[in-house]
Amino acid sequence: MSPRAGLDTHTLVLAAAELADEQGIAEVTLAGLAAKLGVRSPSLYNHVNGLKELRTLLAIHGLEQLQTAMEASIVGISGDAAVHAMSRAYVEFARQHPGLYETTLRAPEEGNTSLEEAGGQILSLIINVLAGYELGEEGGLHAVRGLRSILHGFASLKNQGGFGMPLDLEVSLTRLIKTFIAGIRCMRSGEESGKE
Amino acid sequence: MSPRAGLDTHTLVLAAAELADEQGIAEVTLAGLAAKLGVRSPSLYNHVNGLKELRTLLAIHGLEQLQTAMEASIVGISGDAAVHAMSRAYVEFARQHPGLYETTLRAPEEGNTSLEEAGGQILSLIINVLAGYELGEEGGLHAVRGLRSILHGFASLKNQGGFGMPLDLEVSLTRLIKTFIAGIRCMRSGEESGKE
DNA sequence: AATATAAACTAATGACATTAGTTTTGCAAG
DNA sequence: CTTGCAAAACTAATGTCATTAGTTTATATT
Repeated sequence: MSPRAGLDTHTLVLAAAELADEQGIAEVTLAGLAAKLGVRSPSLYNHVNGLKELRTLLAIHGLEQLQTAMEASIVGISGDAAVHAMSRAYVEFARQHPGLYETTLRAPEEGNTSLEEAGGQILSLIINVLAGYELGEEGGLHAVRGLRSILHGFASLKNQGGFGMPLDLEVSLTRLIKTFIAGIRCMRSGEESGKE
Repeated sequence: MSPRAGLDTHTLVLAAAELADEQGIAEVTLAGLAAKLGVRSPSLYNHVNGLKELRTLLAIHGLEQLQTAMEASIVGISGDAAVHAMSRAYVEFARQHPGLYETTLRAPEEGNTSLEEAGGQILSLIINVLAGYELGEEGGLHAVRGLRSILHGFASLKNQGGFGMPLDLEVSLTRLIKTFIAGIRCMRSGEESGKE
């Protein structure tokens, strides 16, 4: 069906992901990728529409992998335990795939359906795991933003070496999630008319 | 003291910061900067040791500006109000200076004293503002990590357009900080022997 | 006014991305 | 088995950058 059957788009994306994780996101170049695949860089244009599209595909791939990891982490669990498990999975994914995770957050294209969908699925996952706290329509969405901020901020700072202090990182994350959950509970019990 | 007195390092950094904020971090190139300054790119090497050093200087400048904004936001305030004010200032700085803020988090050089110092000062600021909660040595440091994660995560996602939902962003941040503070209080009152 | 020096310049090299146009090869149809 | 086509890979070429080397020029100090 295809001559010299060597490469296809998926192979490119996988190789690019390796490059991103091992060498850093700045080393994801068509030249470097071609070298890794034993091919000249113009050949890559048969499978991908330039560097920009490669980055978008990488972002989608990363989001899908992240989603898979998050889903797997919460099978059979619910409540606080699920929030903790999902949080650990998120941060652990970012640690194992620093480059891929980083591409995930750079939105290179507006209006890319696949990309938005992949992001939306992760959003749904977080919404579900927080659904048990009965925060209401609006409150739930604010809480989702909160948890996303926590997870991304922690993972990002950790990956960039932003936490200099000699203190166990796992403990820090566990405490942060505990604090978040406790805060949700306390705020709710302290509410009167739902205002503020 | 200097011939053709046009440029100096500080001018370069300021112009690069403008470029970063207006055009995005990817457009911070020596070629672009030189064009903006009406000069040929090799001339920049008289003031800066290449693109990498420019990025480092940009990061330091950004951290200093951020620190100034955070400090200004809490003069005369303390307690919860200070945490809220500082958080707003942080996120607002990131909004006003998206490119500069982004450079801040990319640690391009290991062991750069000025860079580490600038980061350390922000850390101290956060430590101080959380000091009133009497979290103890270790607990305080975990809390600092937590707040940093929240602030960076929120600012970063907001800047990247990561929050798609049509929901007031200021409310989201205020709630998140409230939740964090409430969580800290609740966790503390629920403690027995200080374990876990 | 003369000079030393720092700043700016031109020229050149090498890494990329990207485009155009050519060659090759695997598969399918005769 | 051969022949042809389409996709994949190639070479060649262009343009943008960063960076280095070496030259020119302006100005501050003498």
